Amino acid sequence: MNTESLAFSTPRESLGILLGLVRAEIVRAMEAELATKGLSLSFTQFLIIKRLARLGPMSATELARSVELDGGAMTRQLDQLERKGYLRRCRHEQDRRTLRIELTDAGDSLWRQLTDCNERVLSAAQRSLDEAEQIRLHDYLERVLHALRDKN
Amino acid sequence: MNTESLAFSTPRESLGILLGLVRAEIVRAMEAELATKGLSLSFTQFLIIKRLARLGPMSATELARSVELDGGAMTRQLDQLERKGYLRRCRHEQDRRTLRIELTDAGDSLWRQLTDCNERVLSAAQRSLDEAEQIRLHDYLERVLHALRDKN
DNA sequence: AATACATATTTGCCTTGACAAACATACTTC
DNA sequence: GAAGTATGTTTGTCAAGGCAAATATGTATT
Repeated sequence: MNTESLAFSTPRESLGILLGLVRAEIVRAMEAELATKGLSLSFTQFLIIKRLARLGPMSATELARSVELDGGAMTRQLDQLERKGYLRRCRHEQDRRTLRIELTDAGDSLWRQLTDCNERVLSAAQRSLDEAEQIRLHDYLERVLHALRDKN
Repeated sequence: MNTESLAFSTPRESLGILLGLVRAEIVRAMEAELATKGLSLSFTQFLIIKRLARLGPMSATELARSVELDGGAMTRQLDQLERKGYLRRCRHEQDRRTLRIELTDAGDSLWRQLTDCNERVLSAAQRSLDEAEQIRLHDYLERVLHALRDKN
């Protein structure tokens, strides 16, 4: 087996691009779904709401890390979402540096609207994979992520 | 099987986030690699050089599409890369609207330096997957991409 | 307790990329 | 071939995000 055919059988070279393309397509699809419901939320804002709905109140830093967003950018997103009335900044009891970001009632009911969009996009994305493949895809991505983070 | 355990066994809900995390990690790793070689190239610029090196001269629009970049953004990236001497804008013979972007000699030798970085990052990323799994990951991602694009 | 250091959030500054308008060049139709 | 339409590139404008400095608060050391 020569180098060419090896390169062909393991097209490792485009993983970075491919991930970008898939992600961009998901973002596009999600924002389109949101738009059809008359909601003007960015994908980032959708992720923030989702995180809070799924995992409950947490600090701005935890939130930022979990959606891979810079701390400064998070402050500004929180400004917007608070202004729209979807969440609240509370002070942490013990550590007064830290915020406790929590959804308001409006935020909760927003999330109930968003679950639909979420479901539809993810179904569309994964409809070409059977259940076992979906799980494997997720597993592979997790493993790649850990491999990159724990660079021994 | 209740809803909870189903949700747990098919964690479809975080595919968007997960893709973002993996991609961000690859970008970080690549820019770190570039930095260790004293090269100040963004990931986007790396992709542009790579595309040209792999596929040969093409128009700005083709290039933009292949790295999922807006046309306007591409113009400015080309400005920078041309200023650094890595590529040339030539006019297309038949269609004088169209550019033919080609690497200069400096661009070619830059790419020879970059292949190392590319290899190291992709190896790091995929070292936790065996050969068959790497191929499957690629295949799954392609299928997800097509499922999203051809929304019948 | 005073000093030094670490962490959480905010703000300012800058770069990048999306979108739209402008412009140049092709193509099509009458 | 003139008018209208489509395509490729450039430019202006704006919002989003990264980075660094500023500020506030907590923790550790002496």
